[in-house]
Amino acid sequence: MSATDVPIPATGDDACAQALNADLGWALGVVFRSYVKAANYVMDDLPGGPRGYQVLTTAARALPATQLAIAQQLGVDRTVMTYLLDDLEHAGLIERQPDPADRRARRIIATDKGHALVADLQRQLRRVEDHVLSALGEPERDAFRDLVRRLATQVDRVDPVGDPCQIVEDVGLGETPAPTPRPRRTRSTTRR
Amino acid sequence: MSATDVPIPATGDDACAQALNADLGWALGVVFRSYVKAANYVMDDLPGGPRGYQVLTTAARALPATQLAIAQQLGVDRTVMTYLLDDLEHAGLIERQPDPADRRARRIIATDKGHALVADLQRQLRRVEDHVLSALGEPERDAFRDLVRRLATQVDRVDPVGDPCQIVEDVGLGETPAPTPRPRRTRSTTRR
DNA sequence: TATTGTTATACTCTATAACTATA
DNA sequence: TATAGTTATAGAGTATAACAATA
Repeated sequence: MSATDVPIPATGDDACAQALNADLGWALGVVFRSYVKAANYVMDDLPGGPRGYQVLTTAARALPATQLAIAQQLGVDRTVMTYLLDDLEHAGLIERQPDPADRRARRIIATDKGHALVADLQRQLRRVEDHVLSALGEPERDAFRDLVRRLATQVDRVDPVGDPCQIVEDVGLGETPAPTPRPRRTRSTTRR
Repeated sequence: MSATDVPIPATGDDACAQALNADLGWALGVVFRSYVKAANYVMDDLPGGPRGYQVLTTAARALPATQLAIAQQLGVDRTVMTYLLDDLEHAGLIERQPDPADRRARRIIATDKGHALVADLQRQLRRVEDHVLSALGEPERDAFRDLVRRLATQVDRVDPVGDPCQIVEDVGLGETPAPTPRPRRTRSTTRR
């Protein structure tokens, strides 16, 4: 799924809208987008934005990984990884070094400048977190962090790739008679 | 956001990656995307996907609203609203009726079929919620719902439009010396 | 023949700017 | 002149396929 299809939140000032949208999806979306928006701003001058950040942090690890390894780990396409690394390399944040064991592959490593930037961005992100959670008191904040983390690790465990079919089918969709017949996977192409 | 800028999660099976990414942003992203993915699947045969659902639910309200009112409330562009409504109308879920008070405007109302579909989708979404929260016990689940909702309403209150500058500046970014000079708002256009 | 990385092409979604018909 | 809705055009981002070098 391209992130393009993330639903836009009803952040309207209409009280009625809030009441109607006061479900988990709406609340999760508002909080998440708030975080993403601030994170985007923090990473505004980093090539590739948030995704560039993830690549950079991966490159800043102890063991240098190949492009493909990073791509697969982050779930980005090989071809996109090329563009991302081009920009990061141009900015002097990472370097492509030949893999001594495989002359096809390149090992990605962060430069000193890259390491310094990662450290700085991580500090700023920690502040963004605090700001997003500012509505909660200290103990509740910790409780929330704990709950989200538990949910995330569970999701990541049972559904690492993210197969949507599984989720819905598990949930017992069959019990609800669908009013519309379901020719699955046939998104219409809205003209043009 | 276009959701284009939603960062891709590190859902890799590498334990090291999880440790490194075990921050709030990562966890929020995994949980949110899990929900979105399932929601997308549920709304696969609904024209416009999740956004079409939001339009449809708005149209299913008691008071019929104009296209522009719905667009502003949902934060979607006027022009996109046209396409969305075209598809929804084609599917027989909504109708465009002339506004008696203003011959330029159209009042959007849901058909019987539209109302039935909304009810069905809401049922399915409630199941998706339960599935996403299945890692938690009953009391913790309620606690999580409560915490997210409180965070969301607070964010929606202090930052309804979602100005990213505010969030970061509030947070006291100035204390951290930026290693890179900051020509703000100058996202590079990565060639092509 | 399969795989790593690169490049080129097409497609989707969105944003912007016109255009019409009303006000 | 301004507004509700529509249409057309251009741009950003992504996915797909083809390609070169190496295994």
